[in-house]
Amino acid sequence: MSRAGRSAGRSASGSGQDAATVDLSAVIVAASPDGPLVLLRQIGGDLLPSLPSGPLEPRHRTIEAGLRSWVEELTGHSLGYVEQLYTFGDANRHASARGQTSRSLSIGYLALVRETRARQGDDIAWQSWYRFFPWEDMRAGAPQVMTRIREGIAGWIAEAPRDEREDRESRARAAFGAAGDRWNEELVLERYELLYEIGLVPEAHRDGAACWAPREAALTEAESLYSDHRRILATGISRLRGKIKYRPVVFELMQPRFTFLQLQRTVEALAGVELHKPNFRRLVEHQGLVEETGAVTSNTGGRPARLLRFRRDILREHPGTGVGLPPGRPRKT
Amino acid sequence: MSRAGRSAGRSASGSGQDAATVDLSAVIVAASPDGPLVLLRQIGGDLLPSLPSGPLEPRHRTIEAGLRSWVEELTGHSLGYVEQLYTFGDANRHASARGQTSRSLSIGYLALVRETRARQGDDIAWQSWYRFFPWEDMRAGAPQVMTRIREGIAGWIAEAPRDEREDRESRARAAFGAAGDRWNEELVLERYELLYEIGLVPEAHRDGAACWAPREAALTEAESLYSDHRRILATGISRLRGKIKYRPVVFELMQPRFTFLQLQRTVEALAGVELHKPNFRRLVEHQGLVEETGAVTSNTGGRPARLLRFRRDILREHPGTGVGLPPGRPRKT
DNA sequence: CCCGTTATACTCAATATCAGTCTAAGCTGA
DNA sequence: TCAGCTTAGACTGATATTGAGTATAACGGG
Repeated sequence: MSRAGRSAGRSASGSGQDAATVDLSAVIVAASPDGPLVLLRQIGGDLLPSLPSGPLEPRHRTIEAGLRSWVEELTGHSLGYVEQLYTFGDANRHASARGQTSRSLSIGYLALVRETRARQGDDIAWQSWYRFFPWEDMRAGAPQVMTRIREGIAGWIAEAPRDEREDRESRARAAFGAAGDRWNEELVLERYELLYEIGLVPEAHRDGAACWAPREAALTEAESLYSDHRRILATGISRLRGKIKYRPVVFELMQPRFTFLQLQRTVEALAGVELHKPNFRRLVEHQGLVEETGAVTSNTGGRPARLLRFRRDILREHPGTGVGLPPGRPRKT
Repeated sequence: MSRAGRSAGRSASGSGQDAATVDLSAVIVAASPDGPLVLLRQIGGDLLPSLPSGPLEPRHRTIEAGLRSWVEELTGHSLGYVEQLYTFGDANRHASARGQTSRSLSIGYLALVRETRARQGDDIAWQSWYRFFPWEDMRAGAPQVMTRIREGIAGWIAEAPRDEREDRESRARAAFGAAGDRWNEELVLERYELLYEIGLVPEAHRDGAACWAPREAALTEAESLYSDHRRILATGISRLRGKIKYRPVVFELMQPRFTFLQLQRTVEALAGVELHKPNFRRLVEHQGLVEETGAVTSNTGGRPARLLRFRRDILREHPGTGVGLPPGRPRKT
């Protein structure tokens, strides 16, 4: 009994299904003292950086196995945590694919690694993801680029047709927040898609999308990526920012032993917001996610700090706990 | 510039990528007064029910458009909320596909609809999803089947090799909870996968997986589904149960006007747990998700209830609110 | 008109969250 | 040596949220 025999019917009869080529794109994340890193390939001088990607081959038993296999081959280090993000597959994803019978699908994955030493001498490098999303880094308050974004959005709202105005206002408010609102760090994808639609990112023009802003208005403070890779990266950041709150995934990025502050800085780097130190400490302690190693480190710049380790057994005990973002530290401005 | 030219390299050279056939499977959910419903097809007498699925075709601009298109054709009503779940694609997903160069991928979707009138005279019908996951319905306390499950798990733990014992114990505890633990209704997939691994569901044997329990030990209280469709359904239930807590998706299943209790019963049906009425009410009121219509209904069996409607505008204002599960009503036993 | 049933409004304690302050303990450099 | 910097880590108090229970209101049916 064939699978096609059970499907919707009309199209399955006769010619059978059409084939698609499938490749796997990986958002590979590591954490450095300075910020969150993502692994990118830069091929040639004129091309935009791209996420590492490779084809799904028949020899791979599962999709995830395929991903692990070629990423490990490419980067030289093995992936710890791996999670499927989304399958992208618009028919017009590549202009060249239009009209062909073959469609190209791309399955996005999020992977977390502890090491940041990529295989040397390659065209591959770690980069801060805020290079591509500077507006997502609110750790030192709203960055420069945000004023340009708000101007752009204001213009887009101001020039809206009468019946679209309210809609645009509320969409902008939802994504970027109003004056007094708390910044919602999870809405990375929503914000990117709004900027795309308005035309403030160059790829909107590259893709030939109809948008409000002229090509010259695109933000120059943020770098673009190949094809739709900036969207995939946004999806990965969104997912990761959401997940650290209810699953202890941060520890996949930490060294085996770390201090409270190092843990906090990592969470802050990923979430792009600053946290209140005592509350963060209390939260982590309270959840029983870490235990003391007994050792201390004195390269803190101040009083020596206790070194902690992640309690691996917690993964099994409470599948529903994470580090959480104990609400931003109030900013004095 | 071809996409292959940017990919991992080794395999892309020469023969190019291998093609895959892609079909879309939908977990289509509706809510009835009695419980959560899922749309299933039953073809012939000897076959297991299956999720509606259809091929992805070149004419579909996006994957989601493809899904909507054939589901609407098949079922006769249009989908409201649609969300991609996961892409499944083990090479040995079908025994017949083993050794072939062509792989079959299946992209799972979750869809929510308000109507439950399927096109009549068809091989398609709504069924309570608890028919396939009776252990997930804890509304009236732990169901019968749970004792059989606990027995099975106990045996699996008891007969574990010395070094695996602790691991099995903690996995079982994580999925099904220990004595005093609160039931975590989101772990639908984890529980299913544990049962699969132990061999308590018939498909584990059908797939030829090596498992502890003999084929005869498989639970007869739960019905099986075609291929891996029970796993896809579990993924859908998990996702939906998680999502109602932080996004107002329940309202996609409600009629335009409803009472508090109807809303509560729907959430309870989905989550499979009973809720504390006053707290549920307070939570929903507090979040401003609903507004009064002014009308009342008196077919409540008691005092007439106010009819509410969902505040659609909230979708834009607060992208981060949901109905939430204001934790269970204590059970007197 | 009592009674079962559901609706809706309150109450109260326990806990969690938010935003501070305060002391401890290292290092540095006058 | 010790004042002054830095970070670590403990503690405090106000407020908000949660969990669970109680009380009253309004219908319909016998």
